[in-house]
Amino acid sequence: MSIAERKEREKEEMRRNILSAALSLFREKGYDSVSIRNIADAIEYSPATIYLYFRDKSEIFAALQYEAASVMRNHFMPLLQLENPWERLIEFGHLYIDFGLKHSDLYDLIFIIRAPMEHVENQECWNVGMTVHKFFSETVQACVDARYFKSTDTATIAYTLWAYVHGIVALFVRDRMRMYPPEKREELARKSLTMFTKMMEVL
Amino acid sequence: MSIAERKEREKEEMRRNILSAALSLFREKGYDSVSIRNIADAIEYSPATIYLYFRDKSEIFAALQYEAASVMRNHFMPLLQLENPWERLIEFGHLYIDFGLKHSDLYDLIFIIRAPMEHVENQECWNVGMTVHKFFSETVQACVDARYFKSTDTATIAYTLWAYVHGIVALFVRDRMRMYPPEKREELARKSLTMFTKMMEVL
DNA sequence: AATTTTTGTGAACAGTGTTCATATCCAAAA
DNA sequence: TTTTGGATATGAACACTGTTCACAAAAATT
Repeated sequence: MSIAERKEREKEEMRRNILSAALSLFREKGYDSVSIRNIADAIEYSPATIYLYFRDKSEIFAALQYEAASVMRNHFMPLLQLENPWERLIEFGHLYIDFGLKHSDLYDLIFIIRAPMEHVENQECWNVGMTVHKFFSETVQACVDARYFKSTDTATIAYTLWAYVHGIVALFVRDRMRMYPPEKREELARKSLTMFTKMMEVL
Repeated sequence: MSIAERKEREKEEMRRNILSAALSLFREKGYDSVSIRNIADAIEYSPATIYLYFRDKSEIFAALQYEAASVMRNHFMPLLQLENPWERLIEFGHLYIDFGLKHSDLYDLIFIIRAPMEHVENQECWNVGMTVHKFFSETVQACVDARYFKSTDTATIAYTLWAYVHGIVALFVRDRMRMYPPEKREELARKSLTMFTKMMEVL
């Protein structure tokens, strides 16, 4: 049974090969302007070969989106150490913005890019991205339960906080902070977060 | 001199013809997947003709972006009636979200799409989009001057408020609110805004 | 009426995603 | 060891893309 296993392993290697080439090309040139032929060139295979491992270009995209979501989930792992829900929520904000500024391309992949949602698999991968939001909601719920907020409208609170951090990252990722000098942008984002944290205390 | 004027007028008509065809195609099929040939077909001219009026596809994009920014500016005109800066700021938030939800495609054009910034002209059109932010900042400054905020850090306040409303609209526009039922999304956005407005009172 | 300028176009070039018949390879069966 | 069968890889093709350019038609100027 070793030959079949090796075959399986080789197949998986090839998939990874394609995906890593695709990702690095995407980082360089942007998602839209990288072609199947570019990826094929990078891995030194024929364009047609790629279609043996992925149904079409959007499936490559979906696979990368899935991986990006995994990276983001891992980024939030340290939160599990924090018992206090309020601390967890505050740290969540910091980690969220950290991730967005550091891995702009992955964030874009998950939360900004107009995803080609043709495949059923995408539904699944979208759910992975949504895990973040779910974790967010749960933390807010814990804060509500522990009376850290006056309001009990968990849904609206979670959405409001999420919209804010998303706004911060989205403006950064899509280069809409030109009115601020490049070296000040990150600082401004963090200053804003502490300001927002203070604002949260009235909730 | 009447002939030259007429020529100029016809040239302008043709530009408008191209732009309106492009915009309506963009609304239908998305910006990336509409081709010059599609636009040419729509206006019943040869693809090559379009290049007599626009240097390339991205210039058509830039022109539309410019127009979108104008529409948005007009959307905010009622604000000029409001003397009180705090009222103006609150109404700004409502109008911002109104615009984002109603004209999602235009908002996308201005604040989300990865703009092809090759041309110098884009700098100009970007400035138009930035006008909104400038107006925003000025209103915040007026509020600071009138002691509506405890804080005097105008830049950070303006950025924080802007990030929030952008976050709200961006999540909506790019379809990242799937966890909320479609008919509840607008309501949630508005509820969140009133929540955020309350939060602003601690600033 | 002849000439110049403006406006429009078909054909072409190099690129794209995708498909498919064909060729190559390699493990298992004869 | 040779033959067979199934997986893997590919060149060529199809219909598309943005863009250019030599050329034609039309309109304005001389």
